[in-house]
Amino acid sequence: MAGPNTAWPEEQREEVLRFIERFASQMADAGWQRMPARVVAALMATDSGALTAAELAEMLRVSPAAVSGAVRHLTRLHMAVREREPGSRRDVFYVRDDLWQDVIAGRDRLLDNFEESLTMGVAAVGHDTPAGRRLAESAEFFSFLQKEMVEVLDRWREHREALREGHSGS
Amino acid sequence: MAGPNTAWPEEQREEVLRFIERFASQMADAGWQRMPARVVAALMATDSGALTAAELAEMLRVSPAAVSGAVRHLTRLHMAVREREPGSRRDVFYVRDDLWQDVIAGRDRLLDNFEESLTMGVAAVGHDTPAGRRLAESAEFFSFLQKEMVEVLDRWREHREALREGHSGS
DNA sequence: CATAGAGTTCACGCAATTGTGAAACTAGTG
DNA sequence: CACTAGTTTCACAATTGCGTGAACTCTATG
Repeated sequence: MAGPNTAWPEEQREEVLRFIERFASQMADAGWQRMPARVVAALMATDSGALTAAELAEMLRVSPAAVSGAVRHLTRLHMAVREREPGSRRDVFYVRDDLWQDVIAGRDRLLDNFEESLTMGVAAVGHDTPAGRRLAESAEFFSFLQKEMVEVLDRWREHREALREGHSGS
Repeated sequence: MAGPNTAWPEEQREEVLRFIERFASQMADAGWQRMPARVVAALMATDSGALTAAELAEMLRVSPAAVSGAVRHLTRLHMAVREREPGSRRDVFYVRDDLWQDVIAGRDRLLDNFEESLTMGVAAVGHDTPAGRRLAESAEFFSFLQKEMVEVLDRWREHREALREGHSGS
């Protein structure tokens, strides 16, 4: 019944809550909905990386209904995973370890849509007009960006592996 | 008095408007406010790259007040430029040619804030805890991403130059 | 210095979002 | 098979955001 962070001293608990709110606000600035952002932040800041709906509700001081909505949203976007341990009645929610990597990759798919629309725009204004050239260059930019991001993420995975080995070796 | 696109046949005009709305909607999905997005799309799809407030209002079928608000927002973010030709009473608004490059670079600054908050989070939960390691890795990810993006944008500028020379040469 | 064109500001109202409480649903447990 | 813990769903209330109309400001022109 006690939340997973109950053992923490009061002061530290508050500090963690401050981090959660602050980080969630920044996610909101970046276009996220408030509650899903808070849930993700809470999960990230929990040792096990997993919490039940009730624990989330208590931690974030919101109703179970709000948690339910946020979690549904997150699982739809594959940003959180629901799991129920057999012989238990409560669901547990995880964040995937490479969450942010996936988010960035997902943003990339958005860029793809941009490129598609821009190409439609080029056809609409005419490809041999100043506007057409401007739109075409923008489309090219997003295309370029997308290809580059794939490689950046590949390099990240390498970099991360190196980091992890470094840590276990020290 | 006639808008800059009045000469276009009705059908093409409609097609351009469809592009504007579609592209603006995608920008909205990416976290933009609706009206600023529509203004940017309209400017991009105009040959001169510039329109007056009145022209924007007519093109987007909104009140001058709405245009004023959107444009103020855009100029605050340095995403549009206001200019008044001497001896004229009307302001003209431009989009910068490397608009999207700047937008992406700006997003990068957001990542910087993320990294900062995450580092605070590490301190809050303790750097030698599972949560601390998770937060630290996320911070490292954003840091990595930011450095990589600088290089990606450099490469884009090179790539763009090559493209432009190719076009003028053909 | 009066007039009129161009844009801005502000108070209002409509619409969309978001969180809540209460009831309903689901699945373990005795 | 009733009971109960845990979660979801739904209607509603509160908040926020966004565009409009009307009044206001600023500046070029006669």
